[in-house]
Amino acid sequence: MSDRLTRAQQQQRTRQHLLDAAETLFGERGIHRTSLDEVAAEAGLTKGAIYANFESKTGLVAAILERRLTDDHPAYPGTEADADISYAGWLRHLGADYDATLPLPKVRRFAMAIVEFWLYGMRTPEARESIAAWLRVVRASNAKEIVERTGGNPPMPADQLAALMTALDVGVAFQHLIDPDAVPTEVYGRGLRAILGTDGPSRQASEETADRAAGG
Amino acid sequence: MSDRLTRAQQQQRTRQHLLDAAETLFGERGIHRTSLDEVAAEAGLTKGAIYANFESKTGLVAAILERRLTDDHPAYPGTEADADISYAGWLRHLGADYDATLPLPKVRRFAMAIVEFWLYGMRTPEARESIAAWLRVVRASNAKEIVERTGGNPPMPADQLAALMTALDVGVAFQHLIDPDAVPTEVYGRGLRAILGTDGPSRQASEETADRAAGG
DNA sequence: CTCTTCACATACCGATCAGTATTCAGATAC
DNA sequence: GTATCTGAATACTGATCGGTATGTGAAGAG
Repeated sequence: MSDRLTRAQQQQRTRQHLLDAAETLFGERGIHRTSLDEVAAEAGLTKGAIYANFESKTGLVAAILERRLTDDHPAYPGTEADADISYAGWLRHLGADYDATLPLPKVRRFAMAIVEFWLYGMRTPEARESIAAWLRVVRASNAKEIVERTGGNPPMPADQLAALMTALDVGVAFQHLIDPDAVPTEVYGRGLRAILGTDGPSRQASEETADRAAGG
Repeated sequence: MSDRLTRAQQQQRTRQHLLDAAETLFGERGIHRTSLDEVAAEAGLTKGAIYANFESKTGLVAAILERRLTDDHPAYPGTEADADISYAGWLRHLGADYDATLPLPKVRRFAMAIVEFWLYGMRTPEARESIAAWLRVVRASNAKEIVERTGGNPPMPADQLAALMTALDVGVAFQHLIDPDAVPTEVYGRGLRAILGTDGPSRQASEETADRAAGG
């Protein structure tokens, strides 16, 4: 096992716990409906720990966003073990196997956190760039996948396709999470194929095409 | 002009003013960050008027959603004169001429209100159905437009296409509003055409296709 | 004109919460 | 071992807000 943690290491750990707790609760109940006492309690600490690590509640939110920019840690806080999907690819799983691989409550919670942060960014000029930057990272990741799926010749500039792909991610999730029966997850896959203009080359397309032929 | 208002008429008018004010402020600042005193003040009234017309703050939110279901009044409160776009078709304008016809601040405010209500519905079981129902109305409207645009034979079941169209609405707006330069509004039109699989028949398509050919 | 009713205004209460001043305990330095 | 430093705990404050109890003035009934 590891040696006794140094003071700095200990504080880093505390900071991460607070960020995890805050991100979870902010998504779950909303930023304004979540008190700092609740955040601290969720992390097994008290409010003093928050003010020792962050300047204010707003600073805490900003720190969450900033942490997400690095994108080098698991998407769903508190589940280091069983979910190593990066943020950049989270919603993509709506299209295929997310039911099987990701527990719905976590997808739900994460989507709500993103939306909460989006609203926060729309209202807080200083925070806007953080979310904008995060979305750029998502699009860049999507663009990469697009190149893979289309074998290098996409039917549209890759950045625009990436924006559309991200739009489908967000838009389908938006509808599916509030009304799962009316908008099933398969819709995402359909839209993706329609936009990429490719029913052939991708590995999932053949499988799902058969599915569609069978299911009607 | 009209005669002196009866008591019931007067109260209806008050109720509508309160709903308009609440919808505006809830979108602008968020539900939890907006106090009932602020809502009342925005309507030129006091908190007493709110509790004379609604059961609670939650009841006020529910009433806003319910009013939206009828969809028989202008989309942007306070602008009866210059904007008669119905809610059901609001974001569609992102694809074409919304810059010209709709003032951005109002689109912004409305989008934020919708997102705010979505979050509210995700967290409040009693309110969930209201937003789900509203989204169904939007999809139904989109389905109707799809039939028009494709001349009666869509490349996919109309309900799925409508869901995709709505997803593009929401998803493009989500990105555009937070980062206008990175995701311009034209993206929506492109996605729409890709999904509908029709560059020909629609009235806008020809115009925009020429645009694309010219612009690269 | 008088009485009743009720939509809304006013004043207030209890609860909640962000932020702060202070204390405490354990890690680090010597 | 002792002193120091500091991250976190604790206790508190001022402000805010949802909700309520009560007052008031105008509309409606007779």
